[in-house]
Order: sequence, then C-alpha cells, then structure tokens
Amino acid sequence: MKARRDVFQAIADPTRRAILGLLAQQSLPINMVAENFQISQPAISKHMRILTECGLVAITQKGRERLCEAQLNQLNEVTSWVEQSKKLWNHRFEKLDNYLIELQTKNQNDGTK
Amino acid sequence: MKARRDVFQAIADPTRRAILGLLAQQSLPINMVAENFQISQPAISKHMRILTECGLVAITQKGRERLCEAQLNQLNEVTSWVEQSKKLWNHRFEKLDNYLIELQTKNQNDGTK
DNA sequence: GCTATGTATAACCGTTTGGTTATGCAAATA
DNA sequence: TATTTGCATAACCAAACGGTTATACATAGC
Repeated sequence: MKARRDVFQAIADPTRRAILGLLAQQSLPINMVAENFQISQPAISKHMRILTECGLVAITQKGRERLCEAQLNQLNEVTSWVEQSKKLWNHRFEKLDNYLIELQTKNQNDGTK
Repeated sequence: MKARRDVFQAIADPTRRAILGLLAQQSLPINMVAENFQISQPAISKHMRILTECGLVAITQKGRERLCEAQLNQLNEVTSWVEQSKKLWNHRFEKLDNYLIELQTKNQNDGTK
C-alpha cells in the first residue's frame, strides 16, 4: 500500500473494476459496497484507498458513514492512451518502416548472392 | 509469471505500455525493442510474454529473430469497459438512487424528531 | 566447423499485492 | 452512559511481480 497510484494500476484489479461498476450506478457508503463482495471490510477499505488515491472515487463523511462517489472522468487518461496508441497503430503502414525495409533489403541481397 | 493474463493487467505496467507504443509505430524484433530500454533482455522477454499471452502482441519467427507485432484491437476490451462504466455513470441521476433516498428520509425523520 | 548473435529459460531476490484477523475509535442508538 | 455500528489501521502472510545474472541453444556469418 504505497504512495503514488496511477489509474492504469487501479483498474488492473477485477475487484476494483467491480467496485467502480457499482459506484457508477449509485454512490454508496463503504459497508454497502462491502456487502456486494465476499472479501472482508478491511480489504474493501484498502481497495477504496487505492481508488481514492488516483481520484477515481471521492469520499465524503456522512455522520459515521463514508459515502463513496465514482469520478469516472479520471478514466480519460486510459481512454486517451488507448486512442493515441491506436492512432499510431493505424498509421503504421503509411510511415516508412525502417526496420522492415532494412530487413527486406538484406533478404534481397541474400537472394542475389 | 503465471497463467491467464488479462489486458487490464498487461497495460498496468508503464514499461509494457511503452513497448506497445513502440510496436504501434513499427514491428520490431525483440532485441531492437530492448535497445529502447535500460532493462535487461530477459526482462523484455518476460514483458513480451505477458503481452503475447493476452494477445496484445503477436510474434513471428524470422530466422533467429522474433518479430513483434502489436495487436491493438485487443484494447477494445478496455475501451468497452470504460465506455460501459461511463454510460452507467452518466445516467446515475436518472435512475432512483435507493440508498440516497433512504438516507434523506432518515435525515428528515431526524429533523422532525 | 567456429564464432557471434538473438533469444528463452532457470534460479534467485527484494518489493508489492491482495488478502486475513485483531483492535481501536468516533458517531449513532438505546 | 453503555452499546452498537461503521469504519481505519496495524500486523501479518503467501503469492505474484519485476528485475537480475548465468546459461543454454538454434541460426547466421565467417
């Protein structure tokens, strides 16, 4: 349970994705989140800490309860990375692929040897 | 380095995201990928194994080289999870939020007590 | 055939992860 | 005031992670 969290790591765990799925539909106090899983309350608290550390969940104290609210705009970091990568990927034939050309040249040399 | 990988876990590691960024632009043999990082060749091989296990990279033997090719359509799993979650999230006010209503009712009772 | 190259694999290691139980504490309730 | 409820936190644990070095091995080049 260390310091700087990032969103990619946060959503790597299936339980945390499920928690986000729940909170996406309605804000809930931690104990009501915990009811939806078989793991212990401290385990849920730990997941929640990770989710809050990277801004995916915001918590507001409500009496003795702590209301958890999803902040899914933080997923934009993921979306934009995927989009950016796919953009490059789709254009990969348009740019000269130096390595492949070099490889092909080598093969041609081999052929004429 | 165990069995069933999933895409979310694969992209959780910054080095693997960087590798995908590289391969998105051009297919490369493993050693040329390794040149772009300070970590050892076995470390790169391990990352590559994880990436291939979840289908994000395909490898084809080319003589003694192994050409790595990005398969970024596998990122659709991520994209669709994000989209699905955000959809629920954006509609969270439209559906009745049972917990919050219950909470509010309780508060009203408290007020009139 | 010998050497160099590209890569996989094994063995190992410290750190992180995801879980547990036990405990403490503040707010709500009786 | 005493008890219950809703959490956080500490201490602990096994397993997974991300890295290392050493080694093996097939292909390429001389």
